[in-house]
Amino acid sequence: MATNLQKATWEAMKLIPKGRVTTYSAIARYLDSKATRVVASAVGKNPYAPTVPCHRVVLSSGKIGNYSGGNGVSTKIALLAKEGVVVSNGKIVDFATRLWEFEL
DNA sequence: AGCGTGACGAACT
DNA sequence: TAGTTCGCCACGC
Repeated sequence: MATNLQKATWEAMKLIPKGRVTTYSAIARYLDSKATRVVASAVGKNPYAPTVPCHRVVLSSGKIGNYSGGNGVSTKIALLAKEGVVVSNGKIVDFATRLWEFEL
């Protein structure tokens, strides 16, 4: 069963345009919540795997973070690379430019 | 009902 | 600058 916060998390992620990334804290802020962990947990569960581009969610520090699927982080990096987001040493290149902020 | 844990973040030391 | 601690919401024991 999904809670409102989780559903909202998935809805928010679907708003992320291709070639852009966002952070867990950005989503939490968009949901008007401080529970970044719930967001991370929701993304990790991700029942809407192909519908929700969970690989576009990274850490606020610009790092990739984690990933549950394929070969883990490697797969996440590959998916991002296919969308034009370059990742070097587990970190987003030009993170500030690639970062997407939700419109309130 | 309480405790520990989780694809995290920000503050503190 | 790096490592540690607390906070947050949800879930399982």
